Amino acid sequence: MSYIDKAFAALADPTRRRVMERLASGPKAVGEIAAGFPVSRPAISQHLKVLREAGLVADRAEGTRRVYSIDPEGLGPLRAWLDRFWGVALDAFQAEVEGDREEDEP
Amino acid sequence: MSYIDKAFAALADPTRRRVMERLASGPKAVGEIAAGFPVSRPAISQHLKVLREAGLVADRAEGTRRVYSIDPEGLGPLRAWLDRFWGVALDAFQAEVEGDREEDEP
DNA sequence: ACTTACGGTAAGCCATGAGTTACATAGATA
DNA sequence: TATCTATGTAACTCATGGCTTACCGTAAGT
Repeated sequence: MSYIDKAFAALADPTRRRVMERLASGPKAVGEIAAGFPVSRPAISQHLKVLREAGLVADRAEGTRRVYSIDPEGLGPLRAWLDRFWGVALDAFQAEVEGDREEDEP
Repeated sequence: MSYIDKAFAALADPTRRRVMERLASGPKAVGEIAAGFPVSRPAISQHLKVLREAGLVADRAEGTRRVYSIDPEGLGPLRAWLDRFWGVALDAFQAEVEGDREEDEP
């Protein structure tokens, strides 16, 4: 399973995306993250594990607490994958808007 | 279920991402897309339905064939969501690097 | 009109995954 | 040491989703 696979699978879950958004305002411990979520703390722990293995967050020990933060490196491949389409899709869109000419592509 | 939800859920499946990549080279009919995939044609039909409802592809009738193409508009929200983190995450990363500089000993 | 090509839909099977509770482990504190 | 706090893990349940086969509708060709 590639990094792209893991990253997309990780972000497919709405709760995990909310965790990411919560971490966007700065590193936080598990308890802080779990507070305000409608699910249990163990559930958040499991979500954080998925995000970590996808390279989207990093964690460090701080006493008995575990502080998680967004890992900028993990977002790169995602953006790259999307950007691969960006150009192509816009080109196709542009070509379509300008009117269908002969498809002279070799 | 928001567009972001649908878009991420749609792209979470590897087969659907491969469909997107295949469409990146230009619009194609269902049969053309299904050819070369290890799954059945109905499966591809179902995947295309998910992608369409997520706004990631558009379809038009062409005789008895149904031609699908990438919908550039659908990719926007995804990129926007990722970009929301881009700045914040890089800032956090920067701050962390500068803050840890004195206590970090390789 | 009959037939063929193309593709969407229904029903069922099975694997995966998100959630729960209960328990285990490590560091801080009295 | 005893214990409290903070978090990870195990075992289980239940819903979801991807795949298959079978079938149906529609457009084109004869």
